[in-house]
Amino acid sequence: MSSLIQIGELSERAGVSHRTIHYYERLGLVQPAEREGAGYRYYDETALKRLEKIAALKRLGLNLDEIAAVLPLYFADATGIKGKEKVVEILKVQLAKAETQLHELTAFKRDLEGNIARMEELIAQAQRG
Amino acid sequence: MSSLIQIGELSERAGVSHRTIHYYERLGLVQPAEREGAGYRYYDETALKRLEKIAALKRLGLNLDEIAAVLPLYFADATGIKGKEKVVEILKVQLAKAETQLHELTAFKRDLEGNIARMEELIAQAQRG
DNA sequence: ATGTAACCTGACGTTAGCTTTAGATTGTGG
DNA sequence: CCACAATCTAAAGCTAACGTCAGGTTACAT
Repeated sequence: MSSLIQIGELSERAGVSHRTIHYYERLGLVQPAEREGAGYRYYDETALKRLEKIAALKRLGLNLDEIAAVLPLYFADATGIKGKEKVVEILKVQLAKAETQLHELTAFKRDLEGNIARMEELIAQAQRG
Repeated sequence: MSSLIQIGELSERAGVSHRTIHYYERLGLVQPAEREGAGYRYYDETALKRLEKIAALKRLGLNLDEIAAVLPLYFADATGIKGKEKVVEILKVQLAKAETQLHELTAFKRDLEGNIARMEELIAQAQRG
């Protein structure tokens, strides 16, 4: 059962507004599986998965253009992708960024843990004294 | 030698525009060590360090409000911070976000590496065949 | 003392990523 | 069959994080 859903359900399940979905559609990030005569959009499950992937990539700091560049890799057959050299370049840039970010994030996490420990110690001292 | 620098040198060394520094100043993120009669801003080394920290935190996806909340922890004496419980809460939220992001980022990196390998293999095949 | 480079402020412009508004159309439970 | 919820489009509005513009002041080298 390919059971298509409308934009209302999709937006609710994906946790984004229907206007956001329209916006993403214009940017080529998601497309309805079909549109009947009246213009209503009907989506399948992959639409939901795309929206979830978009959200995840956004959390990593990619903007919608960058997401548009890497998203097809998650849903398209790799052999069918045109301009593979270009895509590889983009991916390598993203990889370098990801690696930098991993280091910074690890350092940031350590800082946070250290600061939390310090603060909690100070709070405990204040309560004792 | 506390050798103060002007906004031009600071902006160049930090890699941000002087208008950005003005903007950050209005948000309370950086302050000049002193301003003489004419209004010129003179900065010390900590200003540069603050700008670098701001840039690093931005790369992790924090917005300027969030940065304003955690930045003092890097430069202020912890004992002097008011509302420690509140600060700890903020830090813990940041920590949880950082951990989530670490996982997602690690997964994303794996995906990238896999995709790069696949694409390069396809490119190599196309060149051979 | 003058040119010119660095600085100042305030106001307006810009881009991304949406949200809101407004009015029209469509689908459906009672 | 009709009220009403869901959907549609286009256009305008909004926030963050700056950049640009315009006009004016300051510092310093020649």
